[in-house]
Amino acid sequence: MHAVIRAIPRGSVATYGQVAELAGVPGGARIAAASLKQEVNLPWQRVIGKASGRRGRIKILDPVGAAIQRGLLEKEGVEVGDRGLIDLGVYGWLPKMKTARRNGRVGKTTMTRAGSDRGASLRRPPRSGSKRRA
DNA sequence: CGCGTGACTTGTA
DNA sequence: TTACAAGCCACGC
Repeated sequence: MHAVIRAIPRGSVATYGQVAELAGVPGGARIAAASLKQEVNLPWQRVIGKASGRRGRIKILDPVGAAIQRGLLEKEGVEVGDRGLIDLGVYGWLPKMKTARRNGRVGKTTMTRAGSDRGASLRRPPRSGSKRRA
């Protein structure tokens, strides 16, 4: 796990799920996060959450930690949005996949749902009109 | 149609 | 049991 994280090249970022899978723990995104929290000396800054398609989103709840991470990433040359959005299609770490064209979309053929969290299976009751709010 | 945020679900510590 | 450095999905813009 740590080896995988440390393998992330400077200027690139990876999602917790991706790191976890590469470490041999599918769906172990939370495990990866926990490991990063426990072990220091790791470039946890390069490990981010995930949003839509090729966009990464900092899921860090701690505003201070998130700010630090953002600063470090920017220093490495990674563009971080104000909301913590990072373009994985450009800065996303591409381990062994050779066919993946960073210049566009990530070759999901090799990755195939790195996250695979069942997060969304039986949710979303008929919310009348608005998406949230009751 | 594409990107972004919001909200729900799951797992570990 | 609760909290969290996550993830997916659906809706909004």
